[in-house]
Amino acid sequence: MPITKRPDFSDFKKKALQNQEVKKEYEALEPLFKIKKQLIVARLSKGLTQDDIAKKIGTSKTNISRLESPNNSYMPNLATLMKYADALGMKLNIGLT
Amino acid sequence: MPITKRPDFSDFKKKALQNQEVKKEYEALEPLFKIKKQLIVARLSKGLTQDDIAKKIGTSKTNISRLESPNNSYMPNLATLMKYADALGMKLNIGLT
DNA sequence: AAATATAGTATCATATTTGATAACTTTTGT
DNA sequence: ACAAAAGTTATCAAATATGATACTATATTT
Repeated sequence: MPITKRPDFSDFKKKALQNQEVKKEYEALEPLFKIKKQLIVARLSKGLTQDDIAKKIGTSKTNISRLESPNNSYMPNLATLMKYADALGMKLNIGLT
Repeated sequence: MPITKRPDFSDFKKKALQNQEVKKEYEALEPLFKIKKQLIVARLSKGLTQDDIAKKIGTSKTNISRLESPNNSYMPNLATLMKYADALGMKLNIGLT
């Protein structure tokens, strides 16, 4: 029966800090993840593939995949987002709250 | 008394086309101009200068001026807009309509 | 099971945006 | 009238996003 180290307060604190940092980082990027999700939802609800969007915009599906992916933190510019919205027959709406 | 050329239909058509192109171009960039205006309005309503914002973000006022200006068509990325919103103590809100 | 469609990742070239700075103009305060 | 503050424009370097392509993984169809 191996002897395991008993977790102490410093371990708990360290872990809590990491979670807070991850959470803070995620929250800082919330607008990015939000619009990515909306693009995907809209595309799927219209029954379109990434390739369909790519063709309408005049780019490659791989670039659409990159744009949609939450697994990177490229910060798309407005032109890119506006083109995608246009390809959906929709409009980009940006504001401050 | 100088003789002036009488406008004919082709002149009218040409002018109308130019106006439509200008209008179309403006409309295409509407989301850009809209957020620029909102940033300016919010900044002024909080009594902040471009330099105040620049300091909070960690850039120069000239870059803020460029960002705010409707006299260019640079397409800011989300990081830039999010930083400005944060400097205002506000949040960027992006969606599709 | 094989073929096809769809989506995802990596890489490098190219284009675009932001950083940094100087010079200038306009506005505001005294 | 003058100085300071605020804003604008231009330029070039650095950073970052997009274009273009090859390849892989996953899902769907045959």
